[in-house]
Amino acid sequence: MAASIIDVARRAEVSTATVSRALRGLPNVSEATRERVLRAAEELQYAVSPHASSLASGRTGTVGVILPFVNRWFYSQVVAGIDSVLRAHDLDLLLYNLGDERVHERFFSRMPLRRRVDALIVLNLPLSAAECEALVSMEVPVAVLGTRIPGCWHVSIDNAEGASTAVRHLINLGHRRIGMITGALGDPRGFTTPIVRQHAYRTVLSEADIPYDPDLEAPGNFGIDEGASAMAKLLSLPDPPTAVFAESDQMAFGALRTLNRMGLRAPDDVSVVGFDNHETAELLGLTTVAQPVAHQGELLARQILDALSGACEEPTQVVVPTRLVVRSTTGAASAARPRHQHLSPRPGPEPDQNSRTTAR
Amino acid sequence: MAASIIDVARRAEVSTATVSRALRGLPNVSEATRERVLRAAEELQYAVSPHASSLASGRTGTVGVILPFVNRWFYSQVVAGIDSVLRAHDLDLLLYNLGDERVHERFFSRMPLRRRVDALIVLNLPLSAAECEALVSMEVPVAVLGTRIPGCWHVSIDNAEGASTAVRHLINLGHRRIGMITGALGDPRGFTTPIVRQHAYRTVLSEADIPYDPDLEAPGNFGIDEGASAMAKLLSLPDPPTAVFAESDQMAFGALRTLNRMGLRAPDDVSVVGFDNHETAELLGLTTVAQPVAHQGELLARQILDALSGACEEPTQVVVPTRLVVRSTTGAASAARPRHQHLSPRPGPEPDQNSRTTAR
DNA sequence: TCTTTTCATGTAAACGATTGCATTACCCTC
DNA sequence: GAGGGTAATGCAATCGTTTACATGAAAAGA
Repeated sequence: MAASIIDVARRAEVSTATVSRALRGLPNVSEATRERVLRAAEELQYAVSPHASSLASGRTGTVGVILPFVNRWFYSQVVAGIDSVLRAHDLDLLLYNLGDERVHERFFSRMPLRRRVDALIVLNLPLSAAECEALVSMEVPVAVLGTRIPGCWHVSIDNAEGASTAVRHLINLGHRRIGMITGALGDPRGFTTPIVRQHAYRTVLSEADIPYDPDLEAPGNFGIDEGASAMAKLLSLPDPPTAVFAESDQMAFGALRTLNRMGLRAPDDVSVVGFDNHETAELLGLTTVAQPVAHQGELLARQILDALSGACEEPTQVVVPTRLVVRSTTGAASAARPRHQHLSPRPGPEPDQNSRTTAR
Repeated sequence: MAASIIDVARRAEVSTATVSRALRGLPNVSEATRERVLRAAEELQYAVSPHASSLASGRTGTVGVILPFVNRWFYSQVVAGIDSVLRAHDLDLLLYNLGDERVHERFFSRMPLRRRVDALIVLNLPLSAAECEALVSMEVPVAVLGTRIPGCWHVSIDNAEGASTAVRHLINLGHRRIGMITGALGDPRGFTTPIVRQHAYRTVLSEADIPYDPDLEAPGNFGIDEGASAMAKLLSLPDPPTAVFAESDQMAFGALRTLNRMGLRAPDDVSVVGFDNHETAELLGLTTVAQPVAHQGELLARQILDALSGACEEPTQVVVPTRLVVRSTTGAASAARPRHQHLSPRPGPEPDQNSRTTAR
């Protein structure tokens, strides 16, 4: 069996209390004793039992991360950012994927993280008011990405700004018929990002005196395939858009796929702008609104550290900037030709470098 | 303060032992008592303290996952697969990213997961013999992906078979000058996947009487950018390859990017085949060797469940099949024209349809 | 009717740390 | 030299469960 603190105490000829103090580097231990303890621990290959330690101290050394997906690019980047900071401070990372509806419900009915984590990080989860309250009632610091929960720490980008920039970019290129592929679900339950972006889209259009047309908003649910369908829907309109703003790169990828499959091209036939600056956006030449993804994870973790160390009393809110990255899927509206001309292959040199690898 | 088992016991007018049994659904509790306990627990919003529970029982209800990256597509997919199975059995997932060299060393010198997890899952980590032994000495079941550790459970694909298929595909298309972008590091420390694939590549070539040329092997370290550089290196050879096998899709993406930047095309100038079937492989039309990624995660988790439940005594080894997915980045060698002709744009329709999926 | 089982429950000893408080020894200072 | 402060250490309670064992009552068997 593994050695316990008692074994170490015996071997170093001190009490367990002293061992505990020596090992954790607390003051009021003489140098000689500390060394004796360290040596004994080393010789016995002693490792503290985290459970006993947590039980006695009330601290768990663990931070819970709850999120809707672990396998999507965005989330894995954020988790990587969180991990790098937490690990540097010897905090463990307990991952909780609430993507499945049943898992989500169970989570909030049983609160399995209660007393199990020192802090909580919530990534982009649609939560009801009751659920938010449940989180807060855990009495640990909570840092939230993308949503707003009263009393919690916050990191986010300026979604309105980012979306506006994207749409303005299209308008500046001369587009007037601009579609949006939204990520909204039926029941957003407080996950306001899609709402904010959609609102910005509408606002910018109206500021440019472009009439609002609900048909130009197609829901895509943040997935590639859904983005593809949304684009198909937009293209089937009697008067299809000449430019499309997809509020995630993944959906934009789907949109590009649809274009390719229909023998159309970006930006010749339709301009496409995404959101995120996904790692393959560059590959595809996608114009997009870049946000620093892993960095946001780091910031969340830092907030947690501040809260845990007491360095900072009141929860703070950090807003990180976005920036437009113009690549080759957006172009001047004048370049767009009437759609029917494009259904046959076109000869002639092509305008553009990147982005053409795309298989059709 | 949160209610403890004592509070519940008092309220239900039974002993804490009975509460414990009732709550965990153990036998030898009368129906009436169980209900009384359940009600009391409910009324007090009682939740067991996982630490106290682990300390007393020795079980932690947690599975550790150690891996070299959390933010790469492959790993996040595998983690998602693991998570889905573990979660269904109420096991928690403790994530340990050992990508950083210092973190890796610390991990093996302090063994922070000792007594902290009931089982361990190891993803594609390069480990020294001593490190493998350290894992085994934790005395918990260990399931390994992509490496071999004596005494552990294993899930893997048939790398030799997969790589051979890819290279044979190119040979069948008439290619004789075939490069490989390898993922090998200087010190693989037991992470044999790249070695096996490289060996298969060489073997297939020699079986086809194609002379071996070390210049045609360029290291890419599994990243997009490194894949791009590797391709650049291959193209700069006096006698560049007409086809390239990249042992990951990410590196293949990089390779395609280099081609584009140089004004070249797949498959007209160079055929490219990848490995993984990354989600954007379809988007880019990349021919690739598909492996079921999330599924391997599920299998690992299942093995752990088997080991934990005692359902299966001896560690098993599961090999999952790969399959070649032919898309539009590979084509007949005859189609490849001498390189210098391609630096000017070419007209004409393109040859290919959509992702024909071919079972090998 | 008198054992013998079986079932439901209680008692109390782990599990392995942390930590408030008490104790000791030593050094200052007036 | 007595009182007082300080640094190092030990004692023992505590954290919240689980579980081996003991107990008693009811059911079953002889």
